[in-house]
Amino acid sequence: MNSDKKQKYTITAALPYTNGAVHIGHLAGVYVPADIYARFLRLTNNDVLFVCGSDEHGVPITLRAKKEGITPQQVVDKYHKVIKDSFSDFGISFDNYSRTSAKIHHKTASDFFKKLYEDGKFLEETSEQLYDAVANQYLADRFVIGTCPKCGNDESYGDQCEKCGTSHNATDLINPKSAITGNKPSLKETKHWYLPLDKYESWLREWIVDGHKNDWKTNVLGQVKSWLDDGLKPRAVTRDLDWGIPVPVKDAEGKVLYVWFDAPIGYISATKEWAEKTGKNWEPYWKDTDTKLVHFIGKDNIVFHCIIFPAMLKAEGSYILPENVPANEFLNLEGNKISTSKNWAVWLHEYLQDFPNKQDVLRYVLTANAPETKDNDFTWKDFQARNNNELVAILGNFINRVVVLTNKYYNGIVPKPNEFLDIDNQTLETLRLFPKRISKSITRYRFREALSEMMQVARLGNKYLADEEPWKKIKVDAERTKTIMYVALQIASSLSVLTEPFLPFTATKLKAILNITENLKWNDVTNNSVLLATNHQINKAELLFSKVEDADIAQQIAKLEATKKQNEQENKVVLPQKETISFTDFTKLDIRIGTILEAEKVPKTKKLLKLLVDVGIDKRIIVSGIAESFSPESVVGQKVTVLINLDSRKIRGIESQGMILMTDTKDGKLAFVEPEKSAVNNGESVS
RNA sequence: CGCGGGAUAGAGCAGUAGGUAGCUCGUCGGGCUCAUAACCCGAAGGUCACAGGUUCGAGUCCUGUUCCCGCUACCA
Repeated sequence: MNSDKKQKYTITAALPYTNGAVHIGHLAGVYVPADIYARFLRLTNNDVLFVCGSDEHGVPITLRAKKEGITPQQVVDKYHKVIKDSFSDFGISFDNYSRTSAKIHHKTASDFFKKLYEDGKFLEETSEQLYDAVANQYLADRFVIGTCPKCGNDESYGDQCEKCGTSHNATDLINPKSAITGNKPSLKETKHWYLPLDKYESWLREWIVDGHKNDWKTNVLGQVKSWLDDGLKPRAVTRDLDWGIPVPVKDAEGKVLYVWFDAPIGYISATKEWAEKTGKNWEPYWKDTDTKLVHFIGKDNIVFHCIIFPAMLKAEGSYILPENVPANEFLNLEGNKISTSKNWAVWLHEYLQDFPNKQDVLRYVLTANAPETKDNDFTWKDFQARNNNELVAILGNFINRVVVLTNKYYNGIVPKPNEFLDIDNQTLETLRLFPKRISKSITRYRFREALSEMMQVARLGNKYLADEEPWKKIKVDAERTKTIMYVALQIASSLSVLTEPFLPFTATKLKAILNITENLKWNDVTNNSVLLATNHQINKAELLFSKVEDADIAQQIAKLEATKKQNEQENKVVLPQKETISFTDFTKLDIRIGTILEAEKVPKTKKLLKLLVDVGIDKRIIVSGIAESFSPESVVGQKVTVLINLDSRKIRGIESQGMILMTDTKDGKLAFVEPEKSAVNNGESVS
């Protein structure tokens, strides 16, 4: 590496999708680690560009707009602001936060497509797709509802039936209906462009599976390998939709770039926008082979950032490829999956209302418990414990002790030390080792470990004070006390640097307390023997962190409970009556009362139980998708209502002869439909 | 048998090239009293999911099984 030239880093964080606000899962998985990384690299004198932006195209936005009765642009404007404000409130130090509806992005993505098009990198293919003449648009898979050809469920989606789990094409559905207008769609020819991912397969394998075997995370490598082993297929890069970036070639009216194609290009657009604002050149950040490109994402995005986007960049030809893609797993909340639609989340803007000025506390907790190697759980109890026992007790308390003592003994003026004893030298030496240790963890993307190392510095300070007891020494040896306090002050000032990547607000506050105005760098902790010079005046003590009380936690938990209740309410929505049938239709159904005699789980499935049911006329095998609500033991002896003259069907290789009638309860579990009196005999019919 | 990740003290996690099982919190005991009843020291607590195998030796490598999470299906 050239010593006179700074190392360039281009750091990206996944573009948040603009159909909702951001929550702790986003922060923990992507934005806090990315920010720690970016801040650290700046402190160590690198040329860092950290970009992100709102992802504002795609079908779900148009859906949301329709639902709220506003335009897609209004939807994205609303959430773009909310998201951008949240990031800035939490100190996520983007050099630029852009958006994919920006002009510069439309142009960048458009040009990118055109270049690939002109270089012949795409396949063109015409196919028949379902078209809603009333809505005047082609229907994406999820917009088609119809009868599943396999199980007869009449509410199957175009891509898959949720009842029987089989996947199919929208064109396979019997009686397809448009989810938008309810109309019967017709087949219409449409042309699309495809990126032939299969052509990049061996190159990707060589680059990632062989080339990055040792420096990429196992979860990322595993996922990539799995995709490659499956075999890649050409993937459409355009869609029939009116919201997005128009396909910039002839005869492509009504077509836009598929959202996953335009979104990652957003990183490049954000860079260009930043360069325009600052008068810099964007190209070195994407085209210099010395520049290190790092994508921070969640695990759901691995395929896009490790396979599709690199293939796009490779096809284009002039761009560099990511040096690493440190994807995180997911964060759960109080034992349940975070869900935007179920409102099961801690929203960043709401957090700040409830805990004003406690951004760093959340950053700390999310880093300490980050889902780096597997899914983790966020609990409010853990949040409280980490705040009170670690931030307040270890870090905040150490600073407070030093500052209070310095003010008490020396009116806030850093004393002149006398000769250092062994313990002083050892302590200072240990202190000087920390920057290297922490940086080693950060450069390996182990932020949790790095944070814990940082806290060791505060522990070192607390131990030093406990061992040297300046409050005792002051009474017998004033000169020795000066040395002790001097050393303690050096530790405190080191922390104002070492906390910065993780706890930027705290670092600022600490610098203010210590009255540090110069711009200290990471390595100053190691190289400068004096961070706070003798005679330097510090300010009065001020608490860095305050306790989180039980009542605060109880309130948050109550909030989540309320959400749960509300979800139950919403789930009570009663479906409208289905179309009228004749009495003869009804009499065709042979419904009987039965008793479950035996039950076992069908291996390798999540939902299925294999049941032996006595239905009076015989004992038969029925496979039922109830395993998520009932254990096999708990259903034996259960009275059930069974439709017995249903076509028998093979499920997972087991012949199922009938269907057990079930209903949903408000908490999402299933319940048996059973006779009120248990004295009803098996085989009794229902009429 | 679709694919990937995971299973280690009460909880949350390390354990990176096989060699006496670690960290943080919690619990118990002690010290200190400058500090937000905070800090420091010490102790208890684990047959490393289960069953086999390779090896002088396996949490670590191999085989099989079970259970959790995710992806396949536009929530990081």
